[in-house]
Amino acid sequence: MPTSLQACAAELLDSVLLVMQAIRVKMRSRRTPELTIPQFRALIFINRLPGGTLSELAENVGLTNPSMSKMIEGLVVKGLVRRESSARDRRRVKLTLTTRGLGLLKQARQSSQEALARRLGALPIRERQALMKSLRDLARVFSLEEAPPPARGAKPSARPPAPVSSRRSGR
Amino acid sequence: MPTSLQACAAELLDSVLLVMQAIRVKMRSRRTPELTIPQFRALIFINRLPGGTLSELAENVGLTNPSMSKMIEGLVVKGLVRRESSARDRRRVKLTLTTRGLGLLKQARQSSQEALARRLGALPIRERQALMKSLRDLARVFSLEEAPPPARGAKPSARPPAPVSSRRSGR
DNA sequence: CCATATAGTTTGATAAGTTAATAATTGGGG
DNA sequence: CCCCAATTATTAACTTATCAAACTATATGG
Repeated sequence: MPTSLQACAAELLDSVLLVMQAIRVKMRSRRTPELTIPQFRALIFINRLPGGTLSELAENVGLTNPSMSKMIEGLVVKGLVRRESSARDRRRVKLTLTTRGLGLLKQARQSSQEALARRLGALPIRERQALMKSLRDLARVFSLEEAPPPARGAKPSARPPAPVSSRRSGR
Repeated sequence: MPTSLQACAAELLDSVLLVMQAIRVKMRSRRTPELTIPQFRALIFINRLPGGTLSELAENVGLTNPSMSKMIEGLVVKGLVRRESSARDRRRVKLTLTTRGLGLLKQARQSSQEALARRLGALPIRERQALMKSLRDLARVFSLEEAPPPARGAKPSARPPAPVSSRRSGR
């Protein structure tokens, strides 16, 4: 029976698609959606790796550089993202969130989170705790980088500080 | 301490975004992606509710009817979807998957699933089983419909047969 | 039988995506 | 030191996707 792993993957796929849809519905529900899902993902990335470059972001979100350049332009105009050229290599562009961008990200997160919380409320606390534990395992397994040959020197870039990440606006 | 639920929702949000990205990466990885994510979602919906109408599908995927109409047109041309007018109400369009559409859906599922399975392999079997259990709970909670006033008559549409759903090409 | 409502498509405008070309910068030999 | 290939991001030109509004066809109720 080689399928235990497959079965688990299947279950995961179904669940993720379901939950993802709930998130989409929620984000659409605003009268004028302030953030599309790709934009949301961009803000998340920038928040997680402040000072990251446009190419990295494009790669992560799955757009070409020109598209991402355009998108960033929009976000800069809206005052959500700061774009400054790197001192070390002036071809590069360093992206960071503005205060407003961070605020909007938090708000979007909060909003999605509430929608999920409402559904999760239907789960007995016992099972919710088990779920939480499993989700942590899941996140750990899926946040492993794709074996980037670490090379020698410089910064290992293995810095997973998620300034907003999970916790509430906890102080 | 009102946050247990919130914390769980936060964890869920993070995890889902992570896993979703893995799925996107996988789907993009093909030389010529045969299916975009919205298309994938459309096929999933049609597979789950064969004979469903265009409006229902549009609602589910989060597009307007015109957009969905066009997308379906494309899928029909590609021979993945069959579109026939309902006998009872000829304004309605009934959507079903062709054999080819079903095949492609299975293949896309399989492909995504494999990518997930690879990651899940890093999880000790003990925790994988716990995860599986929790995912089932999760799917149950999130597949509850949003209390649509059922109105009188017709079919209750409460038929959740997932012809492809999880299992492998079992048998 | 007409009025009104509903389901889907067509149309025209706009936004978002792509590839190819361009500009700016870096770094490595002659 | 200087040129030249490589890189990073942006601009340009074009294609595709999406939406709102108008339109077609069908259903339903008075």
